[in-house]
Amino acid sequence: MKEKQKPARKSKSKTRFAILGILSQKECSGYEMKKFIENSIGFFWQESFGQIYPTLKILESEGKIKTIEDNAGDKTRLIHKITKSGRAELKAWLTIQPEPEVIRNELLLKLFFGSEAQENDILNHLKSEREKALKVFGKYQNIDSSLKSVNPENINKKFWQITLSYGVHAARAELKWLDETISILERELTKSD
Amino acid sequence: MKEKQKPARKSKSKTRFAILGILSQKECSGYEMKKFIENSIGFFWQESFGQIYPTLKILESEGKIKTIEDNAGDKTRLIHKITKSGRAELKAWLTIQPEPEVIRNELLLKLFFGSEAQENDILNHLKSEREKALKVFGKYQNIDSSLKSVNPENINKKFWQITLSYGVHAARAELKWLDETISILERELTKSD
DNA sequence: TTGGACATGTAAGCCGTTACATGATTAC
DNA sequence: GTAATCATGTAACGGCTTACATGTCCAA
Repeated sequence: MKEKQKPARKSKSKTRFAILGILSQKECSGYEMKKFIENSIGFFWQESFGQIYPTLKILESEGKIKTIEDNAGDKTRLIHKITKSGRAELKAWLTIQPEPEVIRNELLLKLFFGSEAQENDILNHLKSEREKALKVFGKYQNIDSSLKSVNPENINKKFWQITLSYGVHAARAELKWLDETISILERELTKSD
Repeated sequence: MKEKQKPARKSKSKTRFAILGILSQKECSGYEMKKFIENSIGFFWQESFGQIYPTLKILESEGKIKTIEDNAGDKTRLIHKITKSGRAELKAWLTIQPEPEVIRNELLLKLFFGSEAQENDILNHLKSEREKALKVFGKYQNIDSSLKSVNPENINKKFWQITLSYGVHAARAELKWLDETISILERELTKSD
């Protein structure tokens, strides 16, 4: 009698690869990793401690990383290093085509139902989004130009620059759309006065 | 003795608002709604049947929508209509500022770790992303006509045009970045030959 | 007659956030 | 002395996808 085979859904989480990726560039503790993620790839990727720490344990048990205690400075930190096996898994994953993204944009959803809203509320949503986008844009621009002047032949910086450039392009496009949209809606508001 | 109070986490799901929003524009069945979402707001919002049907039940039990059986054409469909109470909830939600989006871009993650990869694989990822982005432009035309057929009198035209315009801006920016990035990487590959 | 679209659901289970728990150290 | 940051974890829970279940109608 044949057993009903469990379909064995393949794991969809990419946390392990994000971690392996970071550790391929520098060894660090979980806490440090979180901070690094926040101020490097934070604008397109994020991980929580609730994901990081358990995944580090799993990766260690699988031999993908090695964990050693660092007692320097009498605070204990757990430093993780990627192993050959871990690096191999990372490299294998990098060859696979990225899966389609799932996007959910609440601002656009609210805009789409704009006919049910007060036009003023919609305008406010757009304006505060514009504030946010401006801040992000400025931040990208500064990092980008400083990166361009420093160390152009560094191999890791090339890819860092490319991802940053994505952010710049995306933010610029969003700002342009926001400006156009805000001015369309404002024109209509003054017309109806 | 004071009971430890559960913090009563507020619900983060926006499915109910997406449904109320659709039903504010036209009454329809769950199945129809899914199709409508796919070819109107699908590029920035999606819902699965596993979310839609249970949420419809809940909304009905709360009096936010009314469900009636449609036996015309001897196939039974459940048609849902928004109630005053439902419309009020939708309007209230529309006044609230959208929460910050969580983005996870796997392509960018792989790019960021590009120094561990074969440059050719990275290039292939970028090129197939470019194919997809090009197709998206064509899809926007479909969305345009599908929305026109639903809304021939163009009451909501302004708002769906705005959301569509976002898509166009975003896709255009992505394509520009892709072209720039691909040509940078290709230049390097030929140089190293 | 078989596959695909129409149509409505349920249930398992993964993913990830958030809250909680603990404790040391540093800054004000 | 107290708040913030460093540092490592666990557990509950919500949200969503996916697989499953069921049945009709239609076209090739």
